[in-house]
Amino acid sequence: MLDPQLIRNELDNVASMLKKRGMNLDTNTIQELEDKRKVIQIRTEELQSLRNSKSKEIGKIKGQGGDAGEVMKEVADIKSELDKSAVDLENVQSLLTAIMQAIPNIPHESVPDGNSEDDNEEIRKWGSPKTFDFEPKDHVDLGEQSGLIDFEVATKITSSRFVVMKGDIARLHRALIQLMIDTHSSEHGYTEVNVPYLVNAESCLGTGQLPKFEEDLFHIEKHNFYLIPTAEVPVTNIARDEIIDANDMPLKFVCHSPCFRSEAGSYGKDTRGMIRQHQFEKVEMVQLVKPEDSYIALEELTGHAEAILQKLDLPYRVVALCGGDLGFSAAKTYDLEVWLPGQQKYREISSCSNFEAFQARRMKARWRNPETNKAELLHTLNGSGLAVGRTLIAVMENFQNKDGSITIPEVLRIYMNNQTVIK
RNA sequence: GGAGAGGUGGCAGAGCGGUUGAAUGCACCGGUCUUGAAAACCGGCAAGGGUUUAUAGCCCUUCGUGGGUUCAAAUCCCACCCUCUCCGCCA
Repeated sequence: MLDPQLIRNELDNVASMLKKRGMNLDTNTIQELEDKRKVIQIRTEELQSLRNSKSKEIGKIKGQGGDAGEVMKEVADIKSELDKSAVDLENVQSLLTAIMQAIPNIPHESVPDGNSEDDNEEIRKWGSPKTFDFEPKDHVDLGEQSGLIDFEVATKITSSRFVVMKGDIARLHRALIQLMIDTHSSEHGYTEVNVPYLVNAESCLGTGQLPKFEEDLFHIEKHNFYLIPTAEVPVTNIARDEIIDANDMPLKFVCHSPCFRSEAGSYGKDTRGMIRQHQFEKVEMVQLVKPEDSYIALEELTGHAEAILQKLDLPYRVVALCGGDLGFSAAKTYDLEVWLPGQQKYREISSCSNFEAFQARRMKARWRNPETNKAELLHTLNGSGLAVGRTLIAVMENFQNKDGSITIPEVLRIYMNNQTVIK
């Protein structure tokens, strides 16, 4: 959520900054509601104040053994007007909140202009697409050949967009998780956490999945819990309603978790293979930092994700998302795109974002600023480090051999009993 | 799932219908003392919102959450959530 004060005081300015996203803010409606709110709120609070002082008077009179009948009558009149005014206020305010919660974050000034992913700006490239002296297969064909990836049985067990991995592929998948967590915790200073995969509605509200994106989530109605679409939700919410000591900042967490996404609106997109699943695993990095540090932190965090790709010797590029492609809560996002020989394309494998105070405001995640000695909103960031399923695909496709076997990257071998190849 | 106890400011912990937004302690900030520090002493210190040029004043709201009773609720009633103890079940 944006700062309501900012929206109130600089409505036109906010609207023009949101244009970068291709969003047209309905400033007239907001201004109208806002004007209404002001009048009603002032009146309501006046009445409350009056009621309070009169009630105190009654207390005083009664304490002295007097007759408070007349004052009590006055209060009764105040009350009936107050009740009506309070209802009006609540109506206007709930309308305003609904609008405010649906307003996305303001893009950082460095975010490139543009409407779609075609307008994203390539920042840098690492490595170059591998050349093969044979026609490279995609991971589906490779998995089918070895029999170690089974989509059909997963469809039987649950439905489409699920997968069963077996044997060395399942193990390779697990090895990737180990590599990522170990690297981030021992080399990049993150604290490993293990968190709930079911969260309540407040947590989803905190990170911005609710109220706007309910249809993307799996919901357990009986308990009103949501399956996490990313570890970002439970991990970032560690700081919800907390005031973090300045000495403990920045807080850096790394977390492996399954992610559940209903992929509503993505039907027909990436239906082949493991690119887009209802359930996948991800290693997520989350940082809670002082506001002044958040853009340096974004660069670092992106570098931490890149380090994994470099260790795996996977060619990739970094793109800065343009305004139109930016996620709802993010002020700035770098996507890491890995080269997939099977598709002859760079595909997203990580997304690293600075949310500034957007999530923190919703979560009341604050820190004690020693300079002001006040609790102030902190900044939140997160990034995939990396999406495990997609990394598995990338390894399979980039390290495939002519016979369909897969060479295991050096760094993973210690997690695989020094095995060198998967047949 | 059953029985009991409880949820109050950054933390601990009083208050159990009316000058209580909340005693007290700790933490924190400022000061005195000190070569400096500690100790001691003095003072300050909740959050959110509205109004406003204002981080000044004034006002409103908040004692788990939501409802109710009352002129008045942290205090009484109801529902829900959570925590703790005991019992049951269980990886």
